[in-house]
Parts: sequence; structure tokens; C-alpha cells
Amino acid sequence: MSKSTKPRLEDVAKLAGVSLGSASNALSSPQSVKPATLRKVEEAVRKLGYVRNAAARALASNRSYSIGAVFPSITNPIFADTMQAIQIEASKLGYQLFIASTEYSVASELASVKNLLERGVEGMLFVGTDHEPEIFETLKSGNRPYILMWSLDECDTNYGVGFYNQQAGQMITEHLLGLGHEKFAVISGPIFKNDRMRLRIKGIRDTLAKQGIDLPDDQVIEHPLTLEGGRAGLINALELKTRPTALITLSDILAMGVNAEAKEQNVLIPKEISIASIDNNTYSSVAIPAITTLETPANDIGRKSAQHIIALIEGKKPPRLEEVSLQLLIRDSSGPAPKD
Amino acid sequence: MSKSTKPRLEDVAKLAGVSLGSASNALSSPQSVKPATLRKVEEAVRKLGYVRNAAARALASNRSYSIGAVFPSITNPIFADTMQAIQIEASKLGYQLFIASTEYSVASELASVKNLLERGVEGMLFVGTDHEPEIFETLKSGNRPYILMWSLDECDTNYGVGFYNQQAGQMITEHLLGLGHEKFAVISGPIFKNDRMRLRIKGIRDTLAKQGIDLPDDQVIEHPLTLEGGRAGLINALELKTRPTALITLSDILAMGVNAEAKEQNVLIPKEISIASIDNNTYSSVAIPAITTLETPANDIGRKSAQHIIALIEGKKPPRLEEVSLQLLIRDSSGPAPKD
DNA sequence: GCGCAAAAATGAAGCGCTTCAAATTTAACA
DNA sequence: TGTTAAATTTGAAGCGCTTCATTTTTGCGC
Repeated sequence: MSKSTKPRLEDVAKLAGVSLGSASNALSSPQSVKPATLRKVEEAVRKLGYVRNAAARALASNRSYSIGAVFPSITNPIFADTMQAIQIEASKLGYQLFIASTEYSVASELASVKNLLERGVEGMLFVGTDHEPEIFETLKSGNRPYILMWSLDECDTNYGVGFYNQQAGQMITEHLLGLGHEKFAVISGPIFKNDRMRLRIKGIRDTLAKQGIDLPDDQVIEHPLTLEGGRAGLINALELKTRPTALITLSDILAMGVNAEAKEQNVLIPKEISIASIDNNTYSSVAIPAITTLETPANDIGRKSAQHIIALIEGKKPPRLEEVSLQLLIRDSSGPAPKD
Repeated sequence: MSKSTKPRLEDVAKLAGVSLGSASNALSSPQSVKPATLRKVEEAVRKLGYVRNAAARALASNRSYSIGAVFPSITNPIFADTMQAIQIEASKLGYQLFIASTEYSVASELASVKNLLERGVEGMLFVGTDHEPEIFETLKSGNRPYILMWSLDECDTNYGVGFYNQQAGQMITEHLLGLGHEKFAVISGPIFKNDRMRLRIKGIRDTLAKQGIDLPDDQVIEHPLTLEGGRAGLINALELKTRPTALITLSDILAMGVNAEAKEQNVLIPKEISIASIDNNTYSSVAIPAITTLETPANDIGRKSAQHIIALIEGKKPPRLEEVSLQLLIRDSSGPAPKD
């Protein structure tokens, strides 16, 4: 009894003794067939080991029940949390998530989008606002909704779920200002085409300016978003003309690198230099010293984004901008400015 | 000039002045059409903003050029690395990766597999060997190849890419034995349906047994794979009848939790108790103390798995078992057994 | 039991592509 | 230039499903 070829819905229908149309209805809208029919179809499905063919379904119905999300990186834990939240929520609502990652390469993003579009995703999620205009044009002309996650600052007329990165910069700066710091430096991830970094820096700079503190460009140190980036950043910071007493890292992984390098260089945190960060990834609470950071609710962003994009797909009207709340977690890496 | 409806390949063909078949060939096997034809088609594609319909392609060709991977968790950095490596490699070879995550729930795995199968994946990747037999049966009857990642120990006749977890257990134990330790405890993640945990424990137990050291069940402490799990594990370990001087955590995240709790309880690592782990995730090198761990090459596993599954899909014969190499990274969390 | 509206089932059309046998064009060589 | 084989192109069939206009069955009130 060899299953030479995969059973089709027609085989199911035949075995169940119903028409193809009824078999289809039984699977797609069970409430529209008689219980007896449903039962017969379900049994035939089981007997045959029938598996629906999503490609045929998508082709015939012009629906794929899938959404796409493009991330800068899969391995950054903060995005992993968001991905997970999106997946769980989408799955609850009957949608499948397709993930693309550009590994912070701008060039490949358009290619990823096209690929997802070919795949028939009905809506898309992006991180941040800095993307090739062609991407948005493609989406719009294809009539596909999309949502920008994380950054509300420059969402323009797009849908967004996230927070204001400038405000994030402001909050973390005010914390350090409140501790009496006056000499600042910032370690950022790559800034090109990254609105989160750009706007956080702007928030920091503006907040400092209000106190009459200048943050010249050379005090904003740019490195890759890795532990090594953080280490290199601290080394650079220590070589600055005026050595900072407060160091803001724009992502926790940089802060962890700073921690590690500080230990090697025998720099005391927070005695000599305070570190404050933005993200709150899983590991920053157990870093030594534990990192003071602004929690950006990656989970909430993912969950809400999934809800909103699916609402848009289904013709509903979610709020255009959804703001999630930031929370300052004061831990051990920040302290009063040293008095010299 | 409204694009009322999405352009089809037929529209492209018409605009390019070639037949539907030629247009298809131009896109799928460019070398099989004349350069002039190719050029005309490409231009028409550009003019129309044509996007291929993967569903139609898949339906007509019975190929989806996609693979599926089922992970226990998206957020564990060790799996994130593997996912990333698979994606990069698959993409290079012209395949798309679909990721499913069961969040360590056995029940949902079969559902995930069915979903991926509906979606037309041509091959699948799993973590470990402990899966519902029904999953493998479904795959086999559907004639879909699959590969088991991470665990070679009990691959039976399946294809596998990974290492021997028993050997991993042995290696980490021998390191501690070499430091003179005699009192051991293990903190494991959930063991049910998790061959990695089970086999690592067996490796540890057997190695200890050879030295005449017994590892009774109550010295194997089971907690979720979280920082909190690690913390709770240390607390349990300290309450054991014979307090261990050597603690093996079966995943780095547990070791980080132990680190954190040890600090709070004023337990000195490695002076009073040595910690050795298995994984080497991104963050364990900067933990304080830095965690001695057995590096399991998550990237290699991902890359090789992608290569092998695609080889299988394309009818080639990759090696049935591919072993990746383990490396002991001795850092600060392990040291000589205290002499009392 | 009858008639009628509502519910359920039917079956054929068609979604947009690939494929392949057949037809046509090109290239090679005498 | 003529012939033939090789290289291209063509166009129709069909992948497995959903959909929807029709037909058939069911349920209800009298």
C-alpha cells in the first residue's frame, strides 16, 4: 500500500464521499458544513495523512496568512525577544511569521523585502524608520500595509509601534545629570541608516545643551554592536581630551563590553566612570557591575506590532502610533560624579 | 495610470514581446534564453514592477526552495547563532528558511511541523533527537529529508550534524576532575524530551563513576533555562547533604544565574566552588567571573546543517553524521578544589 | 404531509506559474 | 547557398486549491 503520491483534497473528498467544495469548506470554515460532513472529511484527512498545500491555497484565495518582519540582526537578544513576541502573537491570530535579517546591511534589505513579497506576505514589520524609500514605494504600490517598530520619532504618516528615541536619550541623560555628571561621552552602534542611534544621540545632546554642556562629535564614539565594540569604545573614551565621568552606551551589549574592558584596565565603575545604557537585555541585570539601563519593552513592541499589522491586513484601523513605556532601571553601573 | 492589479508574468511577456514560456525561462534559467530576450524581459519586469508569485511557482513546479527549522527557543543565544548561520548559508544556496519555535513545548512541535509542511518546506532541521515518532513518520511518508542538529549520540539511522553530548559531559567533568574536585553537582535545564541534557548528564555520571565518584539523582538539579533557574540551582546545590565543590551547569545561561546568586550569597567562585558549563554563549566571556565552558560551535552546526539538508533535497549524499569539534575554554569560574 | 425559505452541497472556472512536446530560428559546414 | 543539427521559442496543459452561481437537501409552520 504505497503512498506513491501525496493525497490531494480531491482524494479526501472522494474518500469522504463529498464534493471537493464541501471538503474545502470543511477545512476552511467548519461551521458552514453539517457536523456529519465535517466528521467524514476529518476522518478521511486522518486516514490519508492529508496535508494542505499552502501554495495552492494562497494561489486560489489570494491570501497567504503570513506576515514578514525584517530585522537588522537575529542574534541581538533585544530583537530576539521582539521576534518571539511577534511569532507567538501572530500564531495566535492564525498567521505565520517570516523573518528576514539584513545583518545591518542596507543593501540587502530591499532584496529581503522583495523576497518576502514574492512569498506573499500580507503585511510587513520593520525596525526603525531609516529605510530605502523604494521599499516603502514597493509596499505601497503593492498595497501591502507595514509598521515601523521601535522608533516613533520620525514615523511621518506611517504606522508605528515603539517609543521616542529622543526621549530615551533624554531620560538616560537626565539620570546621569541628576548624579552630578558634567563630562559625557557616548558609545554608539553604527549610526548610518540607523535612526535609533541617531535620535538617541540627538536626545542626549539636546538634554545636555539645556544644561550648557556641549557634546562635540568626537565624544560620540561609533563601534559595531558587539562586546568588542564596547571594549574599543571605552578605550577611545579614556583617550578623550577631557575624560568623561559619564558614559552612555546606546545598547546594552556595548555596556557589557565596556564593563569587561574596564575591569582589564582597572577602571572603577561607577566610582571613576558611570555607565548608563539603553535596552535592558536579558543579561545586563547579572553583569558586574549590573548595568543601569533604560528598559525598552521589546516584548510589548513585538506583541502590539503583530496585533496592529494583522488588524491592518484585515481592514481594521489600529491606532497609527502606539507608544510603549520606557522604564529606567537604576543598577550598579551608575553613581555620583567623582569629586576631584 | 493606476496599477489596479498586480502584473503577472503574462503581462511581462506581452510587454517584452515574447511568449509566456520564454519569460518564465528568462527568469528561472537565464542561460537558456538569448541575451536579447533576457534583456527585453528584464526591462519589462522593471517597467512593470513585477514581483514573482512564489505560490504559483511552487504549485506549478512542485518546488518551494525553502527549508524549515524547529527550535526549542528563539531567544536562547546559542540557538540564535545557529539560526543565523542556517539563514545565511541557505540564502547563499538559494533557499529561504522558515523558523518555528516550540518554546520547549513538546505538544506544539508536531503542529509546527505540519504547518511547515503545508508551507511546502522541502527539508527540515531539528534540534536534538528527542521528538515524537509521529514527526519522523510524517516526514518520511511525505518523503521529506530532515537533519537532527546538536546531538549525534542517538541519531540512529538519521542524518545528524553536531557532537556527542556524552563526550561533552565527559570533557567538562574531566576538566574539574583534573583540578582535584570530588564533590559534584549538576544544574540542568528541563530533562524531559531533551536528549542534550540527558546525555550530558550521562557523560558526567559515567566519567565520575570511573573515578569511583557517585552522582546520585538528587545532585542533579533541574530548573528552567533562565538566569532565575541558575540562581535557584545554586541555592539548591548549597543545601545538598554534601556541599559540592564543583558545579556543572548544562547551559551557560544557568552558569550566569549561578554567578549572580553566588555574589549575593557571598559564595566565592572558584575559591569555594568551581563552575564549569557547556555552550559558550556570547556573554559568558564577560561574565564575572568569566565562565569556564565547553564551546559548542553553534555557527558551524548551522552552516553545515544548511549545506547538508540542501544537498539531500537536491539528491546528493552528504555524510550521514557530521561531527563538529568541541573546545574547552578555561576561564575564571573553575579552579583547584579547596583543601579543607 | 405540503410548501417554502434557509442551509448545505455541488462542480466548474480559474488563481499565476512551470513544463514539455512541437514549431521555429539560428549556426555550422559543405 | 543548401542542408542539417542545435539552440530557442512557443503555447497549451495542469499544479491543488478556493469560490460562487446553481442545485439539492433540510427544517419549519400550518
